[in-house]
Amino acid sequence: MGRVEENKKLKLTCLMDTAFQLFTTQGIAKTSIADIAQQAGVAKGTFYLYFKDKYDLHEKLVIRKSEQLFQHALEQSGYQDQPDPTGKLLTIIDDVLYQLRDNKLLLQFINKNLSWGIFRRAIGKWEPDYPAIFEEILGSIPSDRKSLAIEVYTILELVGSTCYTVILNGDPVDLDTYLPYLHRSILAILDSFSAT
Amino acid sequence: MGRVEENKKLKLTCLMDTAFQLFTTQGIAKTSIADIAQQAGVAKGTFYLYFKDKYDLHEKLVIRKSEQLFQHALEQSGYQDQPDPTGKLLTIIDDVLYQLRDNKLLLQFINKNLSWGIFRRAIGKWEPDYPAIFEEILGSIPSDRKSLAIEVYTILELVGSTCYTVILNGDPVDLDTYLPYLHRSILAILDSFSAT
Amino acid sequence: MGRVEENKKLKLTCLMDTAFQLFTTQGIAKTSIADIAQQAGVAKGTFYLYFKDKYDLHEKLVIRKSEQLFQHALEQSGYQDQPDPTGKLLTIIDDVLYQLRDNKLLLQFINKNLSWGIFRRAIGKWEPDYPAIFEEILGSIPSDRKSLAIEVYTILELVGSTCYTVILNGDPVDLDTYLPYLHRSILAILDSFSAT
Amino acid sequence: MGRVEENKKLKLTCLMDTAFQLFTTQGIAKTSIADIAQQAGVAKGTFYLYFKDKYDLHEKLVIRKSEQLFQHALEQSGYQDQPDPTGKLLTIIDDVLYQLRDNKLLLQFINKNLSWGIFRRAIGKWEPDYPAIFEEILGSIPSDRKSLAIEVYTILELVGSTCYTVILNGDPVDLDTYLPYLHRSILAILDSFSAT
DNA sequence: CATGAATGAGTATTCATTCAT
DNA sequence: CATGAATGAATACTCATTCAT
Repeated sequence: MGRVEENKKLKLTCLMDTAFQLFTTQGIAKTSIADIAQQAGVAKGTFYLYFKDKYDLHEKLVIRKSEQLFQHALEQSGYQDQPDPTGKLLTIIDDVLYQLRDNKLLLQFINKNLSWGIFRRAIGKWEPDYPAIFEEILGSIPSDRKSLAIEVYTILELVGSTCYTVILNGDPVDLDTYLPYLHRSILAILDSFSAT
Repeated sequence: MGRVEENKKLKLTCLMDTAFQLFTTQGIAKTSIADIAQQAGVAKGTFYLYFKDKYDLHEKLVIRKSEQLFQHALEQSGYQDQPDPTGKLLTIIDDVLYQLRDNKLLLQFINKNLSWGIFRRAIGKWEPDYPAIFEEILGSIPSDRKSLAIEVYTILELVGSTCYTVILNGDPVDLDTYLPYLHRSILAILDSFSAT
Repeated sequence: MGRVEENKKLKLTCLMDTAFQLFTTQGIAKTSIADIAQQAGVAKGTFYLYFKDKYDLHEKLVIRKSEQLFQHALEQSGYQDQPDPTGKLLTIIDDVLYQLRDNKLLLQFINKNLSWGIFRRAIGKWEPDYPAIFEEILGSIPSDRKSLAIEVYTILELVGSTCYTVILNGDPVDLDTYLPYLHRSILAILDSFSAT
Repeated sequence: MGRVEENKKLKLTCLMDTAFQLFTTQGIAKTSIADIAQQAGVAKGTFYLYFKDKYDLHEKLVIRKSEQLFQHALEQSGYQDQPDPTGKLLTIIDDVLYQLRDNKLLLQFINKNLSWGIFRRAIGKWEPDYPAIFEEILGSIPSDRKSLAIEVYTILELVGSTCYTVILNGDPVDLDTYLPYLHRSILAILDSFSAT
């Protein structure tokens, strides 16, 4: 990579990081492009060399942050050490939840934007053959492709939506209190699917 | 109600309906007060006789739409006819889902706005003693107050988040295909809670 | 006309006059909307209540100024006192030319914008049955409608284009020197048409 | 010419052609240097190696296009074969008009820019002693220098302004219909001048 | 009560020009 | 010679809010 190319990547990262900071603290609506540029230490015009507008940047930010979140869980959680597949799954899920608990800005940002579609794209980028991963995790459970997808979808949405309020507001209870209930619910869903 | 009073209510309704239409089609950020007023056929100044600003209107809209949604389910679903408590619950849930399937604008609007907090407020307004309702439904299941709240919360979030994409995009499968899986998951969760 | 209506007309006139002043002295490209608004003593936003943008205003200005020009000639030149039709025509033409000679800003502004189309519109507004006017002037000359239109068009364009440089730059000669040549050319064209 | 030299000329030509295309389709004001450079396939900085700015390029374009137009008429129209001087003149004029009819972009571009002054410059560059050409054409008509200039000027402006709308919009009639009327008008003007 | 003209701060966006590579 | 990333001044445009009628 040439020096120029490197510099460009640096600027892009800087702009995205700055924008993330501002979006999460004051909201996207109240963040102006001038704010982002100034805070990032570049000229206003430079912003437009990298993004079409505020919303373009926002979209790219959502994708990038989602990717990082999943990637961390799959690389750092040590889920491979778990003997049984459900243990692997719960380990991965907990890793994501702990990341979010420790980074509430990220949670707040990702929450309303993290969808099944983005997840699929993120995983797809990281590992084109994503079912392989889940089959590895849920391997012992015989399941056709379609119901596997539904199963993963159901669990992901359950985890995502319940934990948002729990982590952010401690409502109706805090995360550590909630986790056992969540685990039990997930196991119950897994059982119900495998019973088919 | 005097004629003047009636007229005011009419204008208010008109403003809210117009705003709902605009918020859902172009988003709240890109909807201006001028848009709403013009489309509703009133002067810009009139808007301020009814609402403090765009966000005030938005909040009132969320509450009203949520109330209507739940009220319909509790009054029209005929859940009382179901013999067992889980049947009652599933009947109510399905009624809400069918309302949303038939009114995708409403779904889109409610999705990003309808949270656990608002739900509680909505129910609280309609029926100050909301646990009574759920106890009526889930009555046979012995459960303390705290775990009942967690249970209701878990199921609500599961239903809400999974069905959003399913109804709106038919992704990963369409609603009718998904419902059996959802029912099974809910039953599994109920079982897991009652087994405690 | 209500007081408000009157006030609006006043603001519109003021904005147009200011814009004319600025367009002619610094050119349309170098005139900003902020300039116009400030100079006219209104807020920037007010500009947009009356015009879509700079070019909308410009177009309206061209039409208005053209109308005024022709209207003056038809009302003030006293062409009716001329016994013969060609005398009437030349009187009208000279009136326009003298207006332009005495108001070079207007000439410069109108020049590149004054087209057959605008003239027709201007006349049409002032007097829907414009051929009547020219028939009155050129009345003795038997001519079908089509060749009358061509005749008027030819003369108008000849006068317009030749006199622009003559009045503005005195090039190749000044207006008073040029007028006799112009008159002779016009008469020659008239003759050539009537000889058909 | 060395290869480098050739390459430069190629780039220059490409820039001018691209600019011509853009100026005529979207107007000079709405054409940015970035547009021109990108469309021409060179870097923005390269533009400044050839032109001072947009207006410098524009001016050079007007001159070049005018030169080409007149040069073609004087070299290709075969006006020398006409026996009488007015025939020569009309042949040249018609050649120009046919060029413009077949290249409406060129007409549009030249119209607002091609003035008496530029014509003089264009001819002057091509043939420093331009009166000689017209004297050759109009030779038999005894005329002093001043009235010759006025005569040429009058005819040029007549032709230019009338034919613009005629060719471009077919208004009030199309070119082929208009030409006989134009010829007659020109002959009438020539007669009126020679009768002095 | 209702209106809608007026405001002007706030924001987005463009683009000619420079200069290090 | 050629490049194109970076600049930031200049400019257009929006819109919530007020207030005289």
